[in-house]
Amino acid sequence: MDRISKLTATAEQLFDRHGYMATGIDRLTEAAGMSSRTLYKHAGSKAALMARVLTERDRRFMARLDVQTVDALFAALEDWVRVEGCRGCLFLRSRAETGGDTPEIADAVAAHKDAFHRRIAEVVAKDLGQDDPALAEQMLILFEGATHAAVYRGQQAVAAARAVAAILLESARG
Amino acid sequence: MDRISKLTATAEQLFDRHGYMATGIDRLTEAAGMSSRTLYKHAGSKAALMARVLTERDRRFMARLDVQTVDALFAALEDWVRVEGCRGCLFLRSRAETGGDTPEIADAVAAHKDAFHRRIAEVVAKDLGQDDPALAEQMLILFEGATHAAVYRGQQAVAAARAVAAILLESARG
DNA sequence: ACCAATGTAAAACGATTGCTTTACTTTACA
DNA sequence: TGTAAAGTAAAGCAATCGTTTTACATTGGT
Repeated sequence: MDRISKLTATAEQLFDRHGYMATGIDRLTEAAGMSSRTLYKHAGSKAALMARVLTERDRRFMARLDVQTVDALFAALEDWVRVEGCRGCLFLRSRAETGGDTPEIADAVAAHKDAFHRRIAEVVAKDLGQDDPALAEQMLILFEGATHAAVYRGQQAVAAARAVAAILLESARG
Repeated sequence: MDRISKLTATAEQLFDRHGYMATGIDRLTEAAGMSSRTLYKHAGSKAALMARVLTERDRRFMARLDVQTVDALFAALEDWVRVEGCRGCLFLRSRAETGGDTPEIADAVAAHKDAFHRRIAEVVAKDLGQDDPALAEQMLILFEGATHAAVYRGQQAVAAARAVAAILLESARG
């Protein structure tokens, strides 16, 4: 694992667990086992590092959502929550923490949410046999809802959202 | 309006718009039109101020959810989003920003989410004519989903969640 | 008229911020 | 073997953090 990957992975952990603003450079360098000089040479800035973290997370997250059915979408979220824990959506959180005023971060978030929305619409279309933007919107809401409710309601929130998704899909079919 | 109310209202605006960590004391005192001495005399600390903000917000938010039907629940959210904007749930955000390590904040968030969950269960029970914890969980997910999807999908997210809620309730009745 | 409460502005607290620099060591390859 | 790239530790940058203090002004009630 090269240094920049190590740094990105470490930063993702710390930003996710303690918050972007609350995580100082010192904590980052210590955890990643490198000097601040090396960190800045590779990352450019703290904001750019966060953007890199988000881009990498988007890649990993979207790879999990590479599925064929709506049910698999929520199954993937169950896996994600089990593996990565549930502290809310890091994308929305990092944008909120910076008030949307850090372009590198705001752009990475916008790109992710756009891709996320498109993916859900694709899966819904594939599963249903036709486009259904309204149903996709509902699935997106269930997904976001499960993600954030899971923070304080636990895993069962994802299972509940999954059940609703099945009802909606069945209803759209019939 | 007395000083502490003015301070609390100002702090809520700034924390919500720019984030808790990103909002410094100087910005707070300037916006509230008071010295830092007065701020600390009334608020105690920055974290205590945030806890006060959350408690006050809980009061205002829960007052809006004092309704009799599930549909009115989502209508109330539509109003809230229209009036207060949509930057996600300030409770979850502030806990995430502090990594859950600031007891005053974490406690205020836990208290709110507990009351929120209970309120939804109450309204569901009233509207349906009987308790239905599973349905309440689903409604909670829709509510959270609408709140967070609205950040990047806009008002329509709330309307979509409202439609799903109606379907679920009808389905539970039949 | 007085006193206690409550406010102010402004300086300073030590700690920490993101970031840069200096000086030195290790590594890899021709 | 020699050299260039890439790493390190550690000190230091000005700025800002949340917080406290100092010294003084303005109130309202007895």
